[in-house]
Amino acid sequence: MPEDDAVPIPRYRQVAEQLAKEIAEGALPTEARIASERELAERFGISRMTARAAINILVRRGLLSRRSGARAYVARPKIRFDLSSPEGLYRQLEHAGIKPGAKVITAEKLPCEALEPKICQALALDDLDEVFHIVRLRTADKEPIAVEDSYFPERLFPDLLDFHLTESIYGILKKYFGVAPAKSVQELEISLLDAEWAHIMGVPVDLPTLEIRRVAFTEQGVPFEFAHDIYRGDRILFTARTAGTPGQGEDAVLWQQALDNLHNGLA
Amino acid sequence: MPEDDAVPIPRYRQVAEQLAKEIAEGALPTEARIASERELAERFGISRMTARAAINILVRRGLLSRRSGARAYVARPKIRFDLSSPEGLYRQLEHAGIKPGAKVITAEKLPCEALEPKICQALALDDLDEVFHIVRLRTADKEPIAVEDSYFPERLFPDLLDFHLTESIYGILKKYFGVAPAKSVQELEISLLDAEWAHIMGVPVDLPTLEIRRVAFTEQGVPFEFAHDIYRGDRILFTARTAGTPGQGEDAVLWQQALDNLHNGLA
DNA sequence: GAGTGGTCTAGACCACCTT
DNA sequence: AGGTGGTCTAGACCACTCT
Repeated sequence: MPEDDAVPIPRYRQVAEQLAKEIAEGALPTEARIASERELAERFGISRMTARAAINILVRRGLLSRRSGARAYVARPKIRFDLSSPEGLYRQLEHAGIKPGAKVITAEKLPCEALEPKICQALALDDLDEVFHIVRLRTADKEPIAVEDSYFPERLFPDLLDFHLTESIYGILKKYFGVAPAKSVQELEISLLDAEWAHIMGVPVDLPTLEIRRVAFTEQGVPFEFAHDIYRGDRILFTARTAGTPGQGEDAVLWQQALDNLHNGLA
Repeated sequence: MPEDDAVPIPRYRQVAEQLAKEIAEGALPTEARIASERELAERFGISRMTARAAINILVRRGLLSRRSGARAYVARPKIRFDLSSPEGLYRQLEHAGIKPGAKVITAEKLPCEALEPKICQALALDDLDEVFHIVRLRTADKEPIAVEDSYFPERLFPDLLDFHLTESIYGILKKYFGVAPAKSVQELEISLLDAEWAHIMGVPVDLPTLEIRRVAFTEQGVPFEFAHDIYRGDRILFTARTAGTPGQGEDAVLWQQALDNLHNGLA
């Protein structure tokens, strides 16, 4: 008797695979609008709910993007972001020929008392110290890709809020205060984009994201940033190295070669 | 006129929030079975499809776990895994008092010709070289948490397949071949668990995962591993440091303190 | 065998985007 | 104004788990 382990593949998954195939083959080029849910339902002889389930898979997987009320379209390739580089997102996007943008959602000065105790502990501050709280929506070629919720000690960076916060904050810290990140400790969590942020970003709720909580230190070991970043997992491909000086020295070539070999190195 | 930005919250999301609240308050303790979809539908006066949507959110978020045919139950807290530690998953679980396990899915020796060219390029091998291909399902306290698809040059590790591959492979490389990871280059991608792996792991398809593709190098800069790992995002909380020697030297205390401050440091 | 989750239908109403 | 996605219903059948 032949082993019948063949699990029947559900229709919504078959349809998703078919659409993924059409995208891979170029029948549906980047940024092309796909058929509406009702059209897909008719084309494949399924109900709209089933067609919708197929699209949802591809949206969460990053192959399609959509906004409420408008048809889904084929997503652009994922953006690369090196987590271990001292260069921030802004400079990395610039170097990749992508136009970085930032919208300041919040920019305020707060006493430590008003904050979660852990934040000030992480920054080695007293209750009487003050911190700058900056929340920014980050974009790449106008597309929202991340939100950053950051805290900086006022003592280290007086008048920080007077600078142009739509550009690289790390650039400001380096240029005007002589501070650059030397070490950092971070927590990475796969989570779902919550309703509030989804609304602000104008993207579907529950999109898979990479959430990073970080404390960054200067060369002297002084903590200068507490950050809570949320990156869209459907739009970004992250890279990282452990040990070895980043992007300089003889390792630079090795690093780039190794990355090239990683990409799509496995099915 | 008052600004009416109040977006009506959908029922399935309200129900998810209610269940999340009951979990947070301890009304539903860890590993407790929750009500069935049909019971929830009746209790909240909604259809089963809507109740199901609520549960799906919590499953993808990692608050609930479930297997087909059985009721969902409250998930245990996420496991911590330090990506930048030279210690592998096995040792880290051990140190955390969690019982590590591994099931060997594949263990074979292949010529480079039979592989994706990028893999052998990454390992600096010729077409005639041979590599060990090892696929393992990793578990923590019997629960499947990851799959690892790894390639090791036969030349560096003769007879590697004769060892107990259900324990730490990095431990074997260190102990019997004197090889330890000094540097690595990796690509991190948020993706969805595909149907085949979901079936092997016995978990729902499309669970959000962290997919890591990595090349690891010895102290001398020799690539000795090409890996493609998939970690369940709903069960693991990742940590990482940039720069600084991991877990030893004066940084060790700083590292641990910083981590403590990160956890739940922000809502 | 009863219960449960996984899939699927053929409708419906609403908010929003596009025109 | 018409099209589109977002939500929701009240059923249904199947494969699987549980006991």
